[in-house]
Amino acid sequence: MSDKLSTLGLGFDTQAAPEKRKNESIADWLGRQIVSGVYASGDPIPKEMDFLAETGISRGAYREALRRLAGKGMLVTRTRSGTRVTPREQWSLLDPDVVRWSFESGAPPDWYIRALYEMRAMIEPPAAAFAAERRSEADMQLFRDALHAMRYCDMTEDSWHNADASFHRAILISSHNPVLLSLEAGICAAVAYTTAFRYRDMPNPHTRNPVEEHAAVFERIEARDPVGARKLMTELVDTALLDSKGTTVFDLGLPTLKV
Amino acid sequence: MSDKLSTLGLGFDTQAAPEKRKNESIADWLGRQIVSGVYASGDPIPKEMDFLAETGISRGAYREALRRLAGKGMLVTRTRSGTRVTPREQWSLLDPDVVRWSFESGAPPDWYIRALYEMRAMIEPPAAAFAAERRSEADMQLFRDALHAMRYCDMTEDSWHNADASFHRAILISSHNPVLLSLEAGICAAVAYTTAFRYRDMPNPHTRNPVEEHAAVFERIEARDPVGARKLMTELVDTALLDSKGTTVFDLGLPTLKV
DNA sequence: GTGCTCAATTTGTCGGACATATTCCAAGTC
DNA sequence: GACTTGGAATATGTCCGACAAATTGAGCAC
Repeated sequence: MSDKLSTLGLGFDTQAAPEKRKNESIADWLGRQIVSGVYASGDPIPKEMDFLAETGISRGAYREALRRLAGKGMLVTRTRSGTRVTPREQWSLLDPDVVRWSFESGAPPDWYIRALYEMRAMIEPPAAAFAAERRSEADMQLFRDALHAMRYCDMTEDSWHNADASFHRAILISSHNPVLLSLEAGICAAVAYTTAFRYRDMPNPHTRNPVEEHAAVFERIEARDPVGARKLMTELVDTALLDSKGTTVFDLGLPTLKV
Repeated sequence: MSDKLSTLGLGFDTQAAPEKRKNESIADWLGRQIVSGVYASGDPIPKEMDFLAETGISRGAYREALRRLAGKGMLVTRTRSGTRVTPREQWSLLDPDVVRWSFESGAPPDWYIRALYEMRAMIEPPAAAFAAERRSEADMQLFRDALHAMRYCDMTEDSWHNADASFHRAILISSHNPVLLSLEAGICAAVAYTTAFRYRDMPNPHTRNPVEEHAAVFERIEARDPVGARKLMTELVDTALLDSKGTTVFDLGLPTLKV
């Protein structure tokens, strides 16, 4: 895959809080440090006394931040030995914070983007099918709002990404499967990255209107047609990584994903 | 779905640590309390001073435990207002701890089991296809070890579940997609529950030999045949919820899942 | 009833002290 | 010399007490 993908700006709304609490902002800062590779797998992070001396932060606040990250499987602490970063495979790679840190740090690793995209390609088509079967009227309103936002957004990155994320979140909500909904952060990150890549120099003759593609999925869900919804969502996913010239950006092994 | 599913004993190895650290064991205890429904969504959990008075635990250890759970999205704290349980949809439902707590508590909600199973059904077939394309020699040894353990296990629940989980973990590892691997806890829990249900009164004429079914998938992966691996894994997943009489335990909406 | 002030309460942070576990080194033993 | 043993050094784990900050809610003025 081109390394372009990992340097492309993202900028979708990550609802970053003002961060009033210290232990929270320390966890946030340290999380970014770790995610961005400052501390590699197995590396020790600053000793409590060192950190305390350098920053003036109290030991308690620092320790609470460490526990936050430990809960995500990012750290292991051993008495006397220190606190070390766990191998990335053991993290909660779909944890909203981990996703946010990774993408806000500017350059998430290519393997991570690709892995999220593959996961999205597995999840969204059947999720759309479930949505077609289980959707409520309230769910449909979510789709209408998202499509409205897509149609009338000012086409800046942020407003588009927010509308796009709302649509895909609506898919997950309508599937009425809370586990799928917990994948939202990872799926929306993959969606934002790939659609940013796909549509960034629209219009061109090789990609259809993104709004209409989404509307088509919506229409099948509204019609309670799971097979159709799945098919259209599969097309949306499969074609997402064609660039502006219609060539494949990276090969997802389509024979294994196409239905 | 029958509520039998949620009362069926599980007993697969959850590698629960001895838990020497207090903040860890408090987090564990509190996590189970929340997961098992003692504190419902929006409910306040014990105030720090109350908990301190009742248990004799220091405030710091309790707070570190709270941070651990807050990192999983299970709690929100507000000054003066107290600490409350977040709506379950906002948790990391695939976090290894959440999965472990839910299934060790004996009676995970039916919707959770079903949601995990649906997720598994979406992930494992394409994951097997990726495994067929990307497997290394070291990966194949994982499969051989798992199959060996399945063949010669003493058919107690634990040994079977461990061997079964090893096989499915090998699928995820061989897919060489770390994000899929991070779903391991949820997938293995679903696998253990469903296979426990499926095979618990083997042998019967309606289910094939479980070892041979797994071996068939292994054989397609070894042959680097993604289409075949996906097909066999789909069959393994689709049939997993037939009971001993061959009737469907609950309808997964197969038209939307079948390829 | 509305809006304001102020006190009570609960979490957030800080500092210091000691407990516990592990590493490391040095002395002792075979 | 290689190994074992024991103690010192050190980093994390826990506890305690105090104060800061923020929100709630009651009481008051209008």
